[in-house]
Amino acid sequence: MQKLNVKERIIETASHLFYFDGYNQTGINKIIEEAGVAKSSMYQHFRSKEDIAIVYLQRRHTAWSNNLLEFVSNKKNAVAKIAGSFDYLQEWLKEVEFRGCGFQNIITDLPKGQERITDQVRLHKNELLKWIDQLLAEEPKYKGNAKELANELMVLLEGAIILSQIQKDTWPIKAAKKAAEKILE
Amino acid sequence: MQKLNVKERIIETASHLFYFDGYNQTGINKIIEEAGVAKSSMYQHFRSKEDIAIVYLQRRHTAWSNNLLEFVSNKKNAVAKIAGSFDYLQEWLKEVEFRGCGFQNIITDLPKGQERITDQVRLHKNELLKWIDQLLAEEPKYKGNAKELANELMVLLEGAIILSQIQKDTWPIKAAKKAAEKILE
Amino acid sequence: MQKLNVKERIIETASHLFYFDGYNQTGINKIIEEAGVAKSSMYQHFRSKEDIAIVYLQRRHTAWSNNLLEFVSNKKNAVAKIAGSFDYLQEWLKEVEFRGCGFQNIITDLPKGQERITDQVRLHKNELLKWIDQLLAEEPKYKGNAKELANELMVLLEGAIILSQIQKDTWPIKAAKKAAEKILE
Amino acid sequence: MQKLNVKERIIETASHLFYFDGYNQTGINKIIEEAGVAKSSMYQHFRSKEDIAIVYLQRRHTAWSNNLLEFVSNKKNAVAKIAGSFDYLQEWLKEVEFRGCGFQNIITDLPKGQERITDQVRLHKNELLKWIDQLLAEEPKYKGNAKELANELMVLLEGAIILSQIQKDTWPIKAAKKAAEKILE
DNA sequence: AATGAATGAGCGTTCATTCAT
DNA sequence: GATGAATGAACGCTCATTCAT
Repeated sequence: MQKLNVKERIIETASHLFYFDGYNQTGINKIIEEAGVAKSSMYQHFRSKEDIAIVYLQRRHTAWSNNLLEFVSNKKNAVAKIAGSFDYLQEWLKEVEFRGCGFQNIITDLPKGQERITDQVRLHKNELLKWIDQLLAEEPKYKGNAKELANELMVLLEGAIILSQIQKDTWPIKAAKKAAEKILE
Repeated sequence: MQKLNVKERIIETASHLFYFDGYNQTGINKIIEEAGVAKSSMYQHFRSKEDIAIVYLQRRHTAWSNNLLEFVSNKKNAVAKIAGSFDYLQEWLKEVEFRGCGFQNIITDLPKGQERITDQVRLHKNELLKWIDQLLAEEPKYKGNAKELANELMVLLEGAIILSQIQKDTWPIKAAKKAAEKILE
Repeated sequence: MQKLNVKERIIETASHLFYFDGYNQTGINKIIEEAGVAKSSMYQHFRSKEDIAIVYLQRRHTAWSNNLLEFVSNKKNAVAKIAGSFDYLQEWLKEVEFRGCGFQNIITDLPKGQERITDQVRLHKNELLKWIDQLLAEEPKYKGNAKELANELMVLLEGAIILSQIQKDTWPIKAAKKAAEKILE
Repeated sequence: MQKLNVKERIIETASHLFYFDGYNQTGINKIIEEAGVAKSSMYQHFRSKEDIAIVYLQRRHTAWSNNLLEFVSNKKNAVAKIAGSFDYLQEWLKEVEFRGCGFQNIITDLPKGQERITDQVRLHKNELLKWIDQLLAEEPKYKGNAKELANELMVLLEGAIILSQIQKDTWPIKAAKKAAEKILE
């Protein structure tokens, strides 16, 4: 963490710690220490810890979404892309040792009145939902009830993530994928 | 919190705070203050904050499971009981203003090396899964693939809880219920 | 620690802990836990932690002195007995891994106003000094300056103990013995 | 304690308290209160209480050694310097009302696993021993057995300190000085 | 003679944030 | 744009002691 500029170093360090150690478990001191930055320099760039969290979530949203799109880019149709999404979950979650979703994880134990963070989480999930919805809407077969199906698939994705995190196992992802296939006939 | 004995008061107070404010957000000081107990009295009954969490989770498991069984007790068969489970989620989560699952919530931002808590969480989820599995196994129709279906339903339940918590809305529960019905034909 | 009566169990346990772990490092809770006794039972027998310390020191004085006398009992004269005293130090301190003198150790980091403990320590040292003094006074050769020589030997004994504790080695005891021999011609 | 900067104030205050009240008897709260410093300011400068102790001992070593050298600087030879050392003990210990040696005092009742402190103590004593050794080695008369004599004198110094602390009297120092003279002929 | 329950005060340490330069 | 110094509040936990039974 030495080549990048200060702000960037803070974001990268904090992001990694927030995700892997948890938001509450990550203190300001650890961030600045690992980033090799003075505390005041940090507060020059960010008003508060919450502010860093916002940037963390924004970047995570972009990166995660791009990775997903990339992962399913070679699939031909909506059904294949959605099936691929579960494969994506599996690859990702195994790699991070089932650390789960950074967005889910951050809302569950949050100091009161940090609405901006929860807003960011909702935004991320809504974008994902919209993507699925549009995917289905483009297929004649699902056009009539794309929204309904998207909601159901969304529940399966979220359930797969949190349950695999609890169980430290891929079976919930596999089960979710199978359920998704049934739902889409 | 005055009539009960000290230990009971601590458990009740802590349980409420752990669930509604979050485990990390709830300090020992808040617990003893609200319980009207001296700090040392608390440590006479519990070796650590983690120990209180264990009791909290054990009790929550019992209470939650009993409530579920009670809620679906008048349903005649497995399908009806499972459908009823989603209705139970809805009633419960609306009442707690979509605070989500105490077990899910506690694992996502936990100080390191608190395996006893994660064990307790897994125990709770495994019990629920077992219940669904047995329910289906008793029905001739699902006997052959009860385990597979139970896994899928479990994902739907978990997804419904976390997503309704994020969205502060019942739609994920409704979607999950509909998906469950499709899966069970 | 089960066969003895309560009071005895407390004394034995506390004595061992006070000596090997240190007086301040030994909490009441550890004593009662290891002794297998209720806290109130302990306070039935002893008004305070200081009171246990007094008994500990009294017993230690008796035991230690008896061991010394026993160790040098077969020596024929004052000089031999005094030389034997240094051998006794060596045997004892090696056995306790150079934990030093329980009396020296307890005075150096004591809560204020615990005069009864320091009195006990002085008593112990005065008894030892008196023994050396009398030993020498009985010998015609040293009769005239027994007190002076006793004081010097006493300093050597104390120095041997504390320095071997610091160095975790027997050399200070050996040096003290040699110095003692020189002093006694 | 107002003119100096924060770190210095902490060290000075802590040093005084550690020496005169004892290491265990001196809490962090007392240090910051007397130094007029916020608790967090203290932890900005020192990682732990143990760290303050290290600095305390390092400084004490330097000051104490310099005082000794200064005190005997006008003595012409080794014998005179060593005799002067006992006079130094007497002056010093009377002034501090026989509070004894800060290094001896801190090791006797130490929380477990604070090796850095005991290392510091041994360092101090080894330096003193080396000084005596070298002093004697320079004199033709003692050259052959400087090490042996130094060890014996060291025991006398340590014994003089601890025994005068117990007895609250100068007699052990005087006895030690006399014994030292005998040893050096 | 013995106990379980309860206590106030204090422990050493870390929190996220602000200040003057 | 960046820093070192400082802060009040809170953290989880342990201390020796006292109470009612």
